[in-house]
Amino acid sequence: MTTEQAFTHAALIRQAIEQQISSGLLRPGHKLPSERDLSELFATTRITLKEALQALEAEGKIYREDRRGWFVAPPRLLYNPQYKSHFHQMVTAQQRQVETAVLSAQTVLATPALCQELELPALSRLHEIQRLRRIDGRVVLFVRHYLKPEIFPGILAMDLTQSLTLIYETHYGLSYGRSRFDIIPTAARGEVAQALMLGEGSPILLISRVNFDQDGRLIDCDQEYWRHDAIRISIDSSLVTPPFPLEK
Amino acid sequence: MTTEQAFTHAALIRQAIEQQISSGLLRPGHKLPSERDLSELFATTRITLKEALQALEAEGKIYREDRRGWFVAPPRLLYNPQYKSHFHQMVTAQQRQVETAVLSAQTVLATPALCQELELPALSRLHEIQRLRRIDGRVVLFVRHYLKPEIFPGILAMDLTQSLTLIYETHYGLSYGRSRFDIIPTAARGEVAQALMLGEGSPILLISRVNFDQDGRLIDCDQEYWRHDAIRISIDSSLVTPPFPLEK
DNA sequence: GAGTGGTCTAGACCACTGA
DNA sequence: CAGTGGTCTAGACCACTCT
Repeated sequence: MTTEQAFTHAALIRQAIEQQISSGLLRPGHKLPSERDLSELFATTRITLKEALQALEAEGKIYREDRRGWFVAPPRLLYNPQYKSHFHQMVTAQQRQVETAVLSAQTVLATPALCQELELPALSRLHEIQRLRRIDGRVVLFVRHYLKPEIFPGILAMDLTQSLTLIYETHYGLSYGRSRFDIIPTAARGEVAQALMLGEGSPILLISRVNFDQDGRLIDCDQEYWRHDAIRISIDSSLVTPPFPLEK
Repeated sequence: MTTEQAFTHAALIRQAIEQQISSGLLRPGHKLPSERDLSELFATTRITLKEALQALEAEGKIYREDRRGWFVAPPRLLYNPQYKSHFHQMVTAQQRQVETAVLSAQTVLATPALCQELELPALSRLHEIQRLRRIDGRVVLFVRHYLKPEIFPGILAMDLTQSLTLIYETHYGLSYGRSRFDIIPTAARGEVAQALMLGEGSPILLISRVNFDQDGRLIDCDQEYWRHDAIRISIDSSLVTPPFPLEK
């Protein structure tokens, strides 16, 4: 009753693979055999096998790269969004390797949703910076930054593979003070799915932030699309009385 | 290039259903036709149809209850884990209906993981309270609380359908001060899957908290298993300098 | 008891990856 | 170019829900 019963074929396959992983026979990053080989090994069809793999994927034990196959998942990165740290340092503090690639950097027309989020008038312009982060060589994060152009003149011409936090400090004398962030489990689509090497509709974690500087001025926002299996968010917080009425 | 191209059969089906929902023809809570009917409607097989439905599910647009069918998803609940509020009030403040059911309340032997989390010696005992929350009639949250028995004598005999926060205050003079919480996208298994009416391996969001009282004493912890499509976590926080070294 | 979703079989073709 | 994953077909049986 406490331990789980699993009689379906797919569940048995899942457990078998799970044990191979937890026993250490399959190590993080290891590629699993092809779906055809595995389905033959477990005497089943690819569809049934796929179901087992998808359950392990949802749990974060294995992951898939679009059209490349299945791999054993590395441990999750610990991520505290309250730290005003440079991403690079957060990762290296966990003995992991990090790379950043700039996908695009341009000035765009703010969408209605962005205007609202950033408290802008209609038809405003924003700097958009799209970047991709790898940890230990694996793509885990696609980020879209939107900066207020009047606060960050000329930033698009700089080397944007380095930490934005660092550029803010050294070139503009700004540092983050406060943030509001939303965390939403959703699915990857289009550009996001492609960048993260995910199939359309794969579950991901979206962290949407609005950031204020040390003087409480709204300066930028970003949308972080994480592979759902790549992180564990950890937050330490004193609790506050909510703004809505608390009657007994 | 900006809008998504979708040529697979499954993607076309997804879009069609998506439009029916966003147009308001299918309202939250509405049950979709049977998979057989839908697959006939779209001139495809159940497997292909299912793929379309699963993508919409991952995105949180529709949801499934095990063996009952597919439904249009209601809007996500806004959830701020920093609020020391009674769950009931947080939900009603958003004009939603809430119900709480107690699944079990007993004293159990603390698992090794729990001993570590709660800084307990080996072979400690804990009060375990398992509850299920519904919003607007829909099961969205399964919670396991673990309380230190010496701090909460006799609590298991009380009416546990009401707010624990309230019981803490009125019967024990305690209120929450600080919390540490981890947020982990993972998959439902066994008891959790059953309670949430999910299939084995469905993606869920686990929020694991450790709570301290107003004097900084560790008093309890809980594991909240949320339907991934039921919430949007919203946190407002001042940013802090991380504990690990920040060299340039 | 009818209908539904859960599970599974046994194939197939295409587009892409990687050698 | 061989092999792989992505996608799809056309069925089937069982266990469960709901009326």
